[in-house]
Amino acid sequence: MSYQISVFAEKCGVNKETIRYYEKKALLKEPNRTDAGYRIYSDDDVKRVKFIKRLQDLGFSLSEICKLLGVVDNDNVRCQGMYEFVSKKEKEIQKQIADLKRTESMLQDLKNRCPDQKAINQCPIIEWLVID
Amino acid sequence: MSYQISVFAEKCGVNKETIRYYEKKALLKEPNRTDAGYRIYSDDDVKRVKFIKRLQDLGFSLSEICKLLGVVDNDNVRCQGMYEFVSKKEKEIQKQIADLKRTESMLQDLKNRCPDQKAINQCPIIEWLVID
DNA sequence: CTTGACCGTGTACTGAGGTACACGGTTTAT
DNA sequence: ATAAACCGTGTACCTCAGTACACGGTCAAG
Repeated sequence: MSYQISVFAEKCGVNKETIRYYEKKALLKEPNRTDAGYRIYSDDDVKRVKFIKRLQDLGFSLSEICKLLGVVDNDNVRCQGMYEFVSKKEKEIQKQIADLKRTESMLQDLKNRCPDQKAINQCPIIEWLVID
Repeated sequence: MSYQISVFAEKCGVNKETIRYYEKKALLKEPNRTDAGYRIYSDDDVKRVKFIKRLQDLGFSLSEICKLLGVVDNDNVRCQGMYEFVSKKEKEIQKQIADLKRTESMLQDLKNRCPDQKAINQCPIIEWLVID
């Protein structure tokens, strides 16, 4: 029910330095301490770190997550805020996909220009890339 | 036909510090100098920088571009090398697209869970993210 | 009572792709 | 002749998300 930093970090699936880093970045609140100054964590703290990790996997940066946690912690905002947060990120992801697709088709186009084994100094890919 | 670094950088559309950076990273060869030690560049050098920038836009890192330029400069390799380089990057881009699509559908899924304006402490998105 | 495994703080380092100074020499226009 | 506008080198700094040390205190086992 109550853990020191090493066990806690392991339960969260992260390095213990990462825990301290999150604390410094205000993603985790200052934990209670033992008399010797050792940090103590609870199962709720585990949930919080896992929450952070999930959002990271979904493409949110730590500073975005920090803002979001501010909303969640204040508890005085409607679900709407969360919904908008997710929608905004969804749009960003869609833009990234569109950009990558454009890149992909340019690369395909380059490949099509180079069907055989010409000498490198006549390589049509290079010629195309060099044109202003 | 022959430029000092400021004009050259402007013609290339980059910062002049970037030019010096590329030189240090061996993407640009050491340029000729004036008696006072000022770097002098030609239109061919402009082409080279634009070549680099194109490849960057296509998702190549500077170290990949550096390798590629080694091939191009040596001039003793067949076009095949270039073709493989492009193919490899194409696969990487395709993987990135697939990853982003997965993320996108997770975000969509989250949005679907939160159709109305519940209080934040009951927000189904947050509840879902917190579950282990 | 000492050894090893913890914990604390603070600082430096990673990599990618640059940007920004500081300090000093050169060139050009007035 | 002097000030503005260049150029040179070298070093430090930036973001992001951590990781790695170094140095020292604490705690439990043998």
